Amino acid sequence: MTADKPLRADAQRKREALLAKARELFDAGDFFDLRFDDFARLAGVGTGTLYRHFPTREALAEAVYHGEVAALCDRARQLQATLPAAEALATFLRGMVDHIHAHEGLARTFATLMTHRSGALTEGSQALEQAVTDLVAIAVKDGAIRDDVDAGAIMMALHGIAAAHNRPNWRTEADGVITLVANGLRRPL
Amino acid sequence: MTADKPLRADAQRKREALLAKARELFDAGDFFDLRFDDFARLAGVGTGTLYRHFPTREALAEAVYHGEVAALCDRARQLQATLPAAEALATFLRGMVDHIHAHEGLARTFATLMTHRSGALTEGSQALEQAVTDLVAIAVKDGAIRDDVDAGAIMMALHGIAAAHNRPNWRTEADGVITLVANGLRRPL
DNA sequence: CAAAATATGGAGATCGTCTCCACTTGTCAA
DNA sequence: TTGACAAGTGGAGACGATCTCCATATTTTG
Repeated sequence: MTADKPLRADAQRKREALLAKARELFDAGDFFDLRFDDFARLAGVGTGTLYRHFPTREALAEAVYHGEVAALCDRARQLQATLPAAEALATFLRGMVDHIHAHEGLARTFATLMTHRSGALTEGSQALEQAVTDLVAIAVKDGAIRDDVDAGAIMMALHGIAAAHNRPNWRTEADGVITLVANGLRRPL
Repeated sequence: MTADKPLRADAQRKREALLAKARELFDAGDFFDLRFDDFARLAGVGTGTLYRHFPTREALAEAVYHGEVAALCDRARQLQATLPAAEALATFLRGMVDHIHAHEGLARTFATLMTHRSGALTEGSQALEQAVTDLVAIAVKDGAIRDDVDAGAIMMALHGIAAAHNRPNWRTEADGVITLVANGLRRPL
Protein backbone atom coordinates (compact mmCIF):
# COMPACT_ATOMS: atom_id res chain seq x y z
CA MET A 1 0.00 0.00 0.00
CA THR A 2 3.06 2.24 0.29
CA ALA A 3 5.25 1.10 -2.64
CA ASP A 4 2.69 1.74 -5.34
CA LYS A 5 4.52 1.83 -8.67
CA PRO A 6 8.11 2.23 -9.90
CA LEU A 7 7.27 5.68 -11.40
CA ARG A 8 9.15 6.81 -14.51
CA ALA A 9 12.13 9.19 -14.26
CA ASP A 10 10.53 12.34 -15.69
CA ALA A 11 7.35 11.68 -13.75
CA GLN A 12 9.38 11.61 -10.58
CA ARG A 13 10.97 14.92 -11.51
CA LYS A 14 7.66 16.65 -12.22
CA ARG A 15 6.16 15.30 -9.08
CA GLU A 16 9.04 16.72 -7.09
CA ALA A 17 8.73 20.08 -8.81
CA LEU A 18 5.07 20.16 -7.91
CA LEU A 19 5.76 19.35 -4.30
CA ALA A 20 8.59 21.86 -4.07
CA LYS A 21 6.50 24.73 -5.40
CA ALA A 22 3.60 23.63 -3.21
CA ARG A 23 5.75 23.71 -0.11
CA GLU A 24 6.94 27.16 -1.01
CA LEU A 25 3.44 28.57 -1.39
CA PHE A 26 2.29 26.60 1.59
CA ASP A 27 4.42 28.40 4.07
CA ALA A 28 3.70 31.73 2.43
CA GLY A 29 0.03 31.00 2.97
CA ASP A 30 -0.81 31.63 -0.68
CA PHE A 31 -1.51 28.04 -1.49
CA PHE A 32 -5.24 28.06 -0.94
CA ASP A 33 -5.84 31.36 -2.71
CA LEU A 34 -4.44 30.23 -6.03
CA ARG A 35 -6.29 28.87 -9.03
CA PHE A 36 -5.31 25.25 -9.25
CA ASP A 37 -4.52 25.53 -12.97
CA ASP A 38 -2.32 28.55 -12.34
CA PHE A 39 -0.46 26.57 -9.77
CA ALA A 40 0.44 24.07 -12.48
CA ARG A 41 1.92 26.88 -14.59
CA LEU A 42 3.85 28.19 -11.63
CA ALA A 43 5.41 24.81 -11.09
CA GLY A 44 6.25 24.57 -14.78
CA VAL A 45 3.89 21.70 -15.47
CA GLY A 46 0.79 21.15 -17.58
CA THR A 47 -2.61 20.98 -15.95
CA GLY A 48 -3.09 17.40 -16.98
CA THR A 49 0.10 16.40 -15.27
CA LEU A 50 -0.84 18.21 -12.13
CA TYR A 51 -4.18 16.44 -12.01
CA ARG A 52 -2.69 13.04 -12.62
CA HIS A 53 -0.27 13.42 -9.74
CA PHE A 54 -2.69 15.09 -7.38
CA PRO A 55 -6.34 14.72 -8.26
CA THR A 56 -7.44 17.49 -5.94
CA ARG A 57 -6.03 20.48 -4.18
CA GLU A 58 -6.49 18.67 -0.91
CA ALA A 59 -4.52 15.69 -2.12
CA LEU A 60 -1.59 17.97 -2.82
CA ALA A 61 -2.00 19.79 0.46
CA GLU A 62 -1.95 16.51 2.24
CA ALA A 63 1.20 15.39 0.48
CA VAL A 64 2.99 18.47 1.75
CA TYR A 65 1.35 18.20 5.13
CA HIS A 66 2.69 14.69 5.32
CA GLY A 67 6.26 15.86 5.70
CA GLU A 68 5.36 18.27 8.44
CA VAL A 69 3.39 15.66 10.26
CA ALA A 70 6.30 13.27 10.17
CA ALA A 71 8.47 15.89 11.82
CA LEU A 72 5.85 16.52 14.47
CA CYS A 73 5.52 12.85 15.20
CA ASP A 74 9.26 12.55 15.63
CA ARG A 75 9.14 15.39 18.07
CA ALA A 76 6.41 13.64 19.98
CA ARG A 77 8.47 10.49 20.28
CA GLN A 78 11.49 12.48 21.35
CA LEU A 79 9.60 14.30 24.06
CA GLN A 80 8.08 11.05 25.17
CA ALA A 81 11.57 9.69 25.74
CA THR A 82 13.04 12.64 27.59
CA LEU A 83 10.28 14.13 29.70
CA PRO A 84 7.81 12.94 32.31
CA ALA A 85 4.63 11.94 30.57
CA ALA A 86 2.33 14.82 31.47
CA GLU A 87 5.01 17.35 30.69
CA ALA A 88 5.78 15.69 27.38
CA LEU A 89 2.16 16.01 26.38
CA ALA A 90 1.90 19.65 27.41
CA THR A 91 5.15 20.52 25.67
CA PHE A 92 4.04 18.78 22.54
CA LEU A 93 0.79 20.70 22.47
CA ARG A 94 2.54 24.00 22.93
CA GLY A 95 4.89 22.99 20.14
CA MET A 96 1.92 22.39 17.91
CA VAL A 97 0.73 25.92 18.51
CA ASP A 98 4.16 27.26 17.62
CA HIS A 99 4.15 25.18 14.50
CA ILE A 100 0.72 26.29 13.38
CA HIS A 101 1.76 29.83 14.11
CA ALA A 102 4.85 29.54 11.96
CA HIS A 103 3.26 27.63 9.10
CA GLU A 104 0.16 29.27 7.80
CA GLY A 105 -0.42 26.44 5.37
CA LEU A 106 -0.50 23.78 8.01
CA ALA A 107 -3.27 25.57 9.84
CA ARG A 108 -5.40 25.86 6.76
CA THR A 109 -4.85 22.29 5.75
CA PHE A 110 -5.65 21.09 9.18
CA ALA A 111 -8.86 23.08 9.13
CA THR A 112 -10.05 22.23 5.62
CA LEU A 113 -9.11 18.62 6.04
CA MET A 114 -11.60 18.47 8.87
CA THR A 115 -14.33 20.65 7.40
CA HIS A 116 -14.42 18.84 4.07
CA ARG A 117 -15.95 15.70 5.34
CA SER A 118 -13.64 13.13 3.85
CA GLY A 119 -15.39 10.35 5.70
CA ALA A 120 -12.31 8.43 6.71
CA LEU A 121 -9.60 10.46 8.37
CA THR A 122 -6.64 11.18 6.15
CA GLU A 123 -3.40 9.35 6.58
CA GLY A 124 -1.59 12.38 7.94
CA SER A 125 -4.18 13.22 10.54
CA GLN A 126 -4.19 9.66 11.69
CA ALA A 127 -0.45 9.65 12.28
CA LEU A 128 -0.69 12.81 14.28
CA GLU A 129 -3.62 11.52 16.23
CA GLN A 130 -1.74 8.33 16.95
CA ALA A 131 1.14 10.33 18.36
CA VAL A 132 -1.19 12.19 20.67
CA THR A 133 -2.94 8.99 21.62
CA ASP A 134 0.40 7.47 22.60
CA LEU A 135 1.40 10.45 24.69
CA VAL A 136 -1.95 10.33 26.45
CA ALA A 137 -1.79 6.60 27.01
CA ILE A 138 1.57 6.82 28.71
CA ALA A 139 0.56 9.73 30.85
CA VAL A 140 -2.53 7.86 31.93
CA LYS A 141 -0.58 4.74 32.75
CA ASP A 142 1.76 6.84 34.88
CA GLY A 143 -1.26 8.19 36.65
CA ALA A 144 -0.15 11.67 35.65
CA ILE A 145 -3.47 12.66 34.09
CA ARG A 146 -7.11 11.70 34.35
CA ASP A 147 -8.17 8.61 32.46
CA ASP A 148 -11.66 9.56 31.41
CA VAL A 149 -10.79 11.79 28.48
CA ASP A 150 -10.08 10.51 25.03
CA ALA A 151 -7.15 11.69 22.91
CA GLY A 152 -9.77 12.57 20.33
CA ALA A 153 -10.92 15.38 22.57
CA ILE A 154 -7.45 16.87 22.44
CA MET A 155 -7.45 16.58 18.67
CA MET A 156 -10.71 18.47 18.59
CA ALA A 157 -9.22 21.25 20.63
CA LEU A 158 -6.25 21.40 18.28
CA HIS A 159 -8.58 21.54 15.32
CA GLY A 160 -10.34 24.43 16.92
CA ILE A 161 -7.05 26.22 17.29
CA ALA A 162 -6.08 25.60 13.71
CA ALA A 163 -9.48 26.46 12.28
CA ALA A 164 -9.55 29.81 14.01
CA HIS A 165 -6.06 30.83 13.00
CA ASN A 166 -7.30 34.08 11.49
CA ARG A 167 -8.75 35.53 14.65
CA PRO A 168 -7.29 38.86 15.73
CA ASN A 169 -5.37 37.67 18.73
CA TRP A 170 -5.10 34.07 17.82
CA ARG A 171 -1.87 33.45 19.65
CA THR A 172 -3.15 34.46 23.06
CA GLU A 173 -6.35 32.50 22.66
CA ALA A 174 -4.54 29.46 21.34
CA ASP A 175 -2.28 29.48 24.35
CA GLY A 176 -5.40 29.81 26.45
CA VAL A 177 -6.83 26.65 24.96
CA ILE A 178 -3.65 24.76 25.69
CA THR A 179 -3.69 26.05 29.24
CA LEU A 180 -7.24 24.84 29.62
CA VAL A 181 -6.46 21.45 28.19
CA ALA A 182 -3.27 20.93 30.14
CA ASN A 183 -4.98 22.01 33.31
CA GLY A 184 -8.14 20.11 32.58
CA LEU A 185 -6.17 16.91 32.18
CA ARG A 186 -4.97 16.91 35.78
CA ARG A 187 -6.56 14.22 37.87
CA PRO A 188 -9.54 15.56 39.81
CA LEU A 189 -8.50 15.71 43.48
CA MET B 1 -29.15 49.67 10.93
CA THR B 2 -31.86 47.16 11.83
CA ALA B 3 -34.98 48.65 10.17
CA ASP B 4 -33.49 48.72 6.68
CA LYS B 5 -36.34 49.14 4.24
CA PRO B 6 -40.13 48.64 4.28
CA LEU B 7 -39.85 45.63 1.91
CA ARG B 8 -42.72 44.98 -0.46
CA ALA B 9 -45.39 42.37 0.24
CA ASP B 10 -44.38 39.72 -2.30
CA ALA B 11 -40.72 40.24 -1.51
CA GLN B 12 -41.49 39.50 2.11
CA ARG B 13 -43.27 36.32 1.06
CA LYS B 14 -40.43 35.06 -1.11
CA ARG B 15 -37.89 35.87 1.54
CA GLU B 16 -39.87 33.86 4.04
CA ALA B 17 -40.20 30.95 1.63
CA LEU B 18 -36.43 30.97 1.17
CA LEU B 19 -35.78 30.99 4.88
CA ALA B 20 -38.36 28.28 5.53
CA LYS B 21 -36.87 25.93 2.96
CA ALA B 22 -33.38 26.76 4.17
CA ARG B 23 -34.27 25.90 7.75
CA GLU B 24 -35.72 22.63 6.59
CA LEU B 25 -32.58 21.60 4.71
CA PHE B 26 -30.45 23.00 7.45
CA ASP B 27 -31.56 20.57 10.09
CA ALA B 28 -31.49 17.72 7.62
CA GLY B 29 -27.86 18.59 6.95
CA ASP B 30 -28.39 18.77 3.20
CA PHE B 31 -28.03 22.50 2.99
CA PHE B 32 -24.34 22.65 2.18
CA ASP B 33 -24.42 19.85 -0.37
CA LEU B 34 -26.90 21.53 -2.66
CA ARG B 35 -26.27 23.62 -5.74
CA PHE B 36 -27.28 27.10 -4.79
CA ASP B 37 -29.35 27.54 -7.95
CA ASP B 38 -31.17 24.31 -7.28
CA PHE B 39 -31.98 25.55 -3.86
CA ALA B 40 -33.79 28.49 -5.45
CA ARG B 41 -35.92 26.07 -7.48
CA LEU B 42 -36.66 24.02 -4.39
CA ALA B 43 -37.92 27.09 -2.62
CA GLY B 44 -40.02 28.01 -5.65
CA VAL B 45 -38.06 31.11 -6.47
CA GLY B 46 -35.92 32.34 -9.36
CA THR B 47 -32.15 32.42 -9.01
CA GLY B 48 -32.07 36.17 -9.34
CA THR B 49 -34.45 36.55 -6.44
CA LEU B 50 -32.45 34.20 -4.30
CA TYR B 51 -29.27 36.15 -4.96
CA ARG B 52 -30.89 39.49 -4.26
CA HIS B 53 -32.14 38.36 -0.89
CA PHE B 54 -29.03 36.43 0.06
CA PRO B 55 -25.92 37.26 -1.93
CA THR B 56 -24.06 34.17 -0.81
CA ARG B 57 -24.73 30.78 0.64
CA GLU B 58 -23.13 31.93 3.85
CA ALA B 59 -25.42 34.94 4.07
CA LEU B 60 -28.39 32.62 3.97
CA ALA B 61 -26.82 30.22 6.43
CA GLU B 62 -26.21 33.05 8.77
CA ALA B 63 -29.78 34.28 8.51
CA VAL B 64 -30.99 30.88 9.63
CA TYR B 65 -28.24 30.58 12.19
CA HIS B 66 -29.36 33.90 13.59
CA GLY B 67 -32.53 32.45 15.07
CA GLU B 68 -30.67 29.63 16.72
CA VAL B 69 -28.09 31.95 18.15
CA ALA B 70 -30.74 34.16 19.65
CA ALA B 71 -32.19 31.14 21.43
CA LEU B 72 -28.78 30.13 22.70
CA CYS B 73 -28.07 33.60 24.01
CA ASP B 74 -31.36 33.62 25.85
CA ARG B 75 -30.43 30.36 27.43
CA ALA B 76 -27.12 31.82 28.49
CA ARG B 77 -28.81 34.74 30.19
CA GLN B 78 -31.27 32.45 31.87
CA LEU B 79 -28.56 30.19 33.23
CA GLN B 80 -26.62 33.21 34.35
CA ALA B 81 -29.57 34.28 36.45
CA THR B 82 -30.37 30.95 38.05
CA LEU B 83 -27.08 29.17 38.64
CA PRO B 84 -23.78 29.89 40.33
CA ALA B 85 -21.43 31.37 37.74
CA ALA B 86 -19.07 28.49 37.11
CA GLU B 87 -21.95 26.05 36.88
CA ALA B 88 -23.83 28.32 34.52
CA LEU B 89 -20.87 28.37 32.19
CA ALA B 90 -20.37 24.63 32.28
CA THR B 91 -24.06 23.99 31.75
CA PHE B 92 -24.14 26.39 28.86
CA LEU B 93 -21.24 24.65 27.17
CA ARG B 94 -22.83 21.25 27.56
CA GLY B 95 -25.99 22.73 26.13
CA MET B 96 -24.04 23.90 23.12
CA VAL B 97 -22.86 20.38 22.48
CA ASP B 98 -26.43 19.12 22.68
CA HIS B 99 -27.49 21.78 20.27
CA ILE B 100 -24.76 21.07 17.78
CA HIS B 101 -25.59 17.41 18.08
CA ALA B 102 -29.25 18.01 17.31
CA HIS B 103 -28.75 20.51 14.52
CA GLU B 104 -26.38 19.33 11.87
CA GLY B 105 -26.64 22.63 10.03
CA LEU B 106 -25.53 24.68 12.96
CA ALA B 107 -22.33 22.72 13.24
CA ARG B 108 -21.45 23.21 9.60
CA THR B 109 -22.27 26.89 9.66
CA PHE B 110 -20.25 27.38 12.75
CA ALA B 111 -17.33 25.67 11.09
CA THR B 112 -17.47 27.29 7.67
CA LEU B 113 -18.12 30.68 9.19
CA MET B 114 -14.74 30.34 10.87
CA THR B 115 -12.80 28.68 8.10
CA HIS B 116 -13.87 31.12 5.40
CA ARG B 117 -11.86 33.98 6.69
CA SER B 118 -14.48 36.69 6.61
CA GLY B 119 -12.15 39.16 8.28
CA ALA B 120 -14.64 40.60 10.70
CA LEU B 121 -16.60 38.10 12.73
CA THR B 122 -20.19 37.74 11.65
CA GLU B 123 -22.99 39.24 13.66
CA GLY B 124 -24.25 35.91 14.88
CA SER B 125 -20.89 34.67 16.06
CA GLN B 126 -20.29 37.89 17.86
CA ALA B 127 -23.53 37.62 19.77
CA LEU B 128 -22.67 34.12 20.83
CA GLU B 129 -19.17 35.09 21.77
CA GLN B 130 -20.51 37.98 23.79
CA ALA B 131 -22.74 35.61 25.73
CA VAL B 132 -19.77 33.41 26.57
CA THR B 133 -17.67 36.43 27.43
CA ASP B 134 -20.33 37.58 29.88
CA LEU B 135 -20.60 34.19 31.52
CA VAL B 136 -16.84 34.09 31.90
CA ALA B 137 -16.62 37.62 33.24
CA ILE B 138 -19.11 36.93 35.99
CA ALA B 139 -17.50 33.66 36.95
CA VAL B 140 -14.14 35.41 37.15
CA LYS B 141 -15.54 38.21 39.29
CA ASP B 142 -16.98 35.60 41.64
CA GLY B 143 -13.57 34.04 41.85
CA ALA B 144 -15.12 30.81 40.62
CA ILE B 145 -12.67 30.30 37.77
CA ARG B 146 -9.14 31.33 36.85
CA ASP B 147 -8.74 34.78 35.39
CA ASP B 148 -5.93 34.21 32.93
CA VAL B 149 -7.91 32.60 30.16
CA ASP B 150 -9.83 34.55 27.57
CA ALA B 151 -13.37 33.71 26.50
CA GLY B 152 -11.92 33.49 23.00
CA ALA B 153 -10.13 30.34 24.01
CA ILE B 154 -13.44 28.76 24.89
CA MET B 155 -14.84 29.82 21.55
CA MET B 156 -11.93 28.12 19.87
CA ALA B 157 -12.65 24.91 21.69
CA LEU B 158 -16.29 25.14 20.65
CA HIS B 159 -15.25 25.71 17.08
CA GLY B 160 -13.14 22.62 17.29
CA ILE B 161 -16.12 20.65 18.46
CA ALA B 162 -18.32 22.00 15.70
CA ALA B 163 -15.74 21.57 12.96
CA ALA B 164 -15.18 17.94 13.82
CA HIS B 165 -18.82 16.99 13.99
CA ASN B 166 -18.36 14.20 11.48
CA ARG B 167 -15.92 12.17 13.51
CA PRO B 168 -16.99 8.64 14.33
CA ASN B 169 -17.60 9.11 18.02
CA TRP B 170 -18.05 12.79 18.05
CA ARG B 171 -20.34 12.89 21.03
CA THR B 172 -17.93 11.26 23.43
CA GLU B 173 -15.03 13.38 22.29
CA ALA B 174 -17.06 16.57 22.38
CA ASP B 175 -18.05 15.82 25.95
CA GLY B 176 -14.38 15.19 26.63
CA VAL B 177 -13.46 18.65 25.39
CA ILE B 178 -16.09 20.21 27.62
CA THR B 179 -14.77 18.23 30.56
CA LEU B 180 -11.28 19.48 29.83
CA VAL B 181 -12.41 23.05 29.52
CA ALA B 182 -14.64 23.02 32.58
CA ASN B 183 -11.90 21.37 34.57
CA GLY B 184 -9.18 23.52 33.16
CA LEU B 185 -11.02 26.63 34.17
CA ARG B 186 -10.82 25.84 37.87
CA ARG B 187 -8.45 28.09 39.73
CA PRO B 188 -5.02 26.51 40.11
CA LEU B 189 -4.64 25.56 43.77
C1' DC C 1 17.56 1.11 -32.31
C1' DA C 2 12.73 -0.07 -32.75
C1' DA C 3 8.69 -1.05 -30.31
C1' DA C 4 6.04 -0.83 -26.19
C1' DA C 5 5.00 1.46 -22.21
C1' DT C 6 4.52 5.56 -19.77
C1' DA C 7 3.90 10.42 -19.16
C1' DT C 8 3.03 15.18 -20.90
C1' DG C 9 0.44 19.58 -21.82
C1' DG C 10 -3.04 22.39 -22.94
C1' DA C 11 -7.39 23.04 -25.75
C1' DG C 12 -11.81 22.79 -24.66
C1' DA C 13 -15.85 20.30 -22.24
C1' DT C 14 -18.24 20.76 -17.95
C1' DC C 15 -20.38 22.65 -14.17
C1' DG C 16 -21.38 25.82 -10.42
C1' DT C 17 -21.94 30.77 -9.49
C1' DC C 18 -23.69 35.03 -10.35
C1' DT C 19 -25.44 39.11 -13.41
C1' DC C 20 -28.48 41.42 -16.16
C1' DC C 21 -32.64 43.05 -17.90
C1' DA C 22 -37.29 42.49 -20.15
C1' DC C 23 -41.21 41.57 -17.76
C1' DT C 24 -44.58 41.09 -13.73
C1' DT C 25 -46.50 42.58 -9.47
C1' DG C 26 -47.55 45.73 -5.87
C1' DT C 27 -48.31 50.52 -4.18
C1' DC C 28 -50.16 54.88 -3.97
C1' DA C 29 -52.29 59.28 -5.36
C1' DA C 30 -55.88 61.18 -7.72
C1' DT D 1 -61.07 52.44 -10.23
C1' DT D 2 -57.25 53.35 -12.66
C1' DG D 3 -52.88 55.06 -14.37
C1' DA D 4 -48.16 55.60 -13.57
C1' DC D 5 -44.29 54.72 -10.98
C1' DA D 6 -41.55 51.91 -8.01
C1' DA D 7 -40.19 47.53 -6.50
C1' DG D 8 -39.44 42.87 -7.35
C1' DT D 9 -39.07 38.66 -10.30
C1' DG D 10 -37.11 34.79 -13.03
C1' DG D 11 -34.21 32.55 -15.90
C1' DA D 12 -31.09 32.80 -20.06
C1' DG D 13 -26.63 33.17 -20.56
C1' DA D 14 -21.88 35.25 -19.23
C1' DC D 15 -18.18 33.99 -16.49
C1' DG D 16 -14.48 31.58 -14.15
C1' DA D 17 -12.63 27.53 -12.09
C1' DT D 18 -12.07 22.63 -12.39
C1' DC D 19 -11.10 18.66 -14.74
C1' DT D 20 -10.83 15.38 -19.04
C1' DC D 21 -9.04 13.72 -23.11
C1' DC D 22 -5.85 12.52 -26.47
C1' DA D 23 -2.26 13.63 -30.03
C1' DT D 24 2.37 14.14 -29.00
C1' DA D 25 6.76 13.49 -26.49
C1' DT D 26 9.81 10.89 -23.48
C1' DT D 27 11.61 6.86 -21.23
C1' DT D 28 12.40 2.07 -20.87
C1' DT D 29 12.97 -2.44 -22.51
C1' DG D 30 14.30 -6.24 -25.48
